[in-house]
Amino acid sequence: MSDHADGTADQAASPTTTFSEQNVPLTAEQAANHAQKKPPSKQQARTLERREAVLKAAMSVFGAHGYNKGALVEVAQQAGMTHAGVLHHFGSKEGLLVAVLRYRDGEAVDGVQGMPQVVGPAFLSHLLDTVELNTQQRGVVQTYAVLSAESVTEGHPAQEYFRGRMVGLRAKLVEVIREVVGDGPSEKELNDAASALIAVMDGLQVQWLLDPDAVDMPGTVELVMNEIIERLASGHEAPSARVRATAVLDGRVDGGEH
Amino acid sequence: MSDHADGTADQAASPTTTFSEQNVPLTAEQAANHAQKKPPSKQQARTLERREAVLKAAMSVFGAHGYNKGALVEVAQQAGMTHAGVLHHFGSKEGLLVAVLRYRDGEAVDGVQGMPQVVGPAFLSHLLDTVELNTQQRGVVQTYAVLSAESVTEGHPAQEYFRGRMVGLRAKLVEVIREVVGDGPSEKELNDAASALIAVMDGLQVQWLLDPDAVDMPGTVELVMNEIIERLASGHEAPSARVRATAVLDGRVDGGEH
DNA sequence: TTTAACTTACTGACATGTAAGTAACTGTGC
DNA sequence: GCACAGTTACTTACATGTCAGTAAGTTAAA
Repeated sequence: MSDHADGTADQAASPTTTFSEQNVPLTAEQAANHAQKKPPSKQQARTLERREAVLKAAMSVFGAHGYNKGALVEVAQQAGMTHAGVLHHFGSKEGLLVAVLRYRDGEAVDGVQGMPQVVGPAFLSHLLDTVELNTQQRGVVQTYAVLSAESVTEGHPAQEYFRGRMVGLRAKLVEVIREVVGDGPSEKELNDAASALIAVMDGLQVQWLLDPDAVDMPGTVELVMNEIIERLASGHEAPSARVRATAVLDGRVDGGEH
Repeated sequence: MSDHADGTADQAASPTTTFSEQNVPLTAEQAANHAQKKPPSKQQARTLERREAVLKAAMSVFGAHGYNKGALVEVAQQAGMTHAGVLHHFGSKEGLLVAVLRYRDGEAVDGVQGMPQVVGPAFLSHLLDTVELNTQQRGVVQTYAVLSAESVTEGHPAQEYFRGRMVGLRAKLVEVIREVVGDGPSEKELNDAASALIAVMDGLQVQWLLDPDAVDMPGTVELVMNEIIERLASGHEAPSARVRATAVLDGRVDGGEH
């Protein structure tokens, strides 16, 4: 489970998109000003800009090294301040990580609404578009891949975030797939299909990071998505690969029937 | 890419299997003795036992915390010695990690042959069996999931190991799938299928670690494997999920045709 | 004058690796 | 069979480096 878009319209998927100030954690005063449509003061604008710089630097460092080995001094250097300055803004390293994840999600913060999300069958296209975009942003892909796997370790600050994000994404996919294929499949079949789709996207990312030239993420995800949707829509089960493999082994099948 | 069996016969997949001394790194003298079929001395037997204890402890600690945050003092405590004792045996923390990975693989070490590997179409069954076994060994699954994702970070000592292991596994799967489905599919189609299969297994592991009750690893892997093999064997492409989703969105399709 | 955005300096904790020392095992010579 | 030297498996103590977080101070904006 990494950066394969939970539905935020082109937000989570596209780091090249200019981030609006909405996505940078605001102080209560800033949020109040924003809610009242007051233009931010020069200092407030500067603060938002600096925080965004820190968040981007943190993404880069956590992607390159993971959370555990990603040092605040490195984040600070990339953001152009000292590590104590980073802590002034985010309170702690853990607070910084949480802010990075929320920032990437374009998640609602106090007083500011989150980005509108893609819903319905268009979400399948959105996923494919996200995978395509991901091939142009190795940094983001790596950040999510590393952080999501790290998050399963004991006491990792991002564990609840990733668990919640994954549960939410799977639930959303179940609804989307049902809408696309109809009411034929059981709840378990839909759930397994959603899990499989997420798994393919996540699993390909690590392969792609280790061997980019040999892995076609968009093509492979699309193929698997097509197969999964077609099987559910048609109501037919694919024959057992294990049985086929055994038949080939026994010489009863010459490997592929046309 | 985690512990989904690269073909070592029930070795990599089953930590409950009693490990023979073959899998514990031997000194040159021990290897020579073993090669000459000399019974090991009392001290040599004791050393192997202690090293194995350290390796198991290291797997546990690296699984629980990752390599970067997994401390030698923790490994030592679980193994019943001091961290300096661990370093006496393995030279360095990095050396310990490498030994853990080789130990898990049952890899050949000087003077000792590796375990025989599953080849041909039986490998597909072996994969399914491995996924089933993995549901009984959360620790091993977590260790590989965390280490494989960590390995994409800069300078990680296990990066070459996982890259090599993944490339080898994909190549092997390409041959196995070709043998099962025949010569119809192109090389790219076979490669994409192999990548997809590996991705599903790897991707499901992180989901399962975060939400074990909601994810059916064996059932989902089997379904996707069946679909992938059937599509390649039949030579037919599944219709586009994107097109179908758009049709549902436009009201031209009521969601699933039966 | 107050507040916020930093910086500098420091502290405590943690971690890896090394050196010196101890105890136990092994092999050899008598 | 025993003594002794050599080797190995550790332990203890230490050195060094890294890191996150805090306190006090400075500067600029409001």
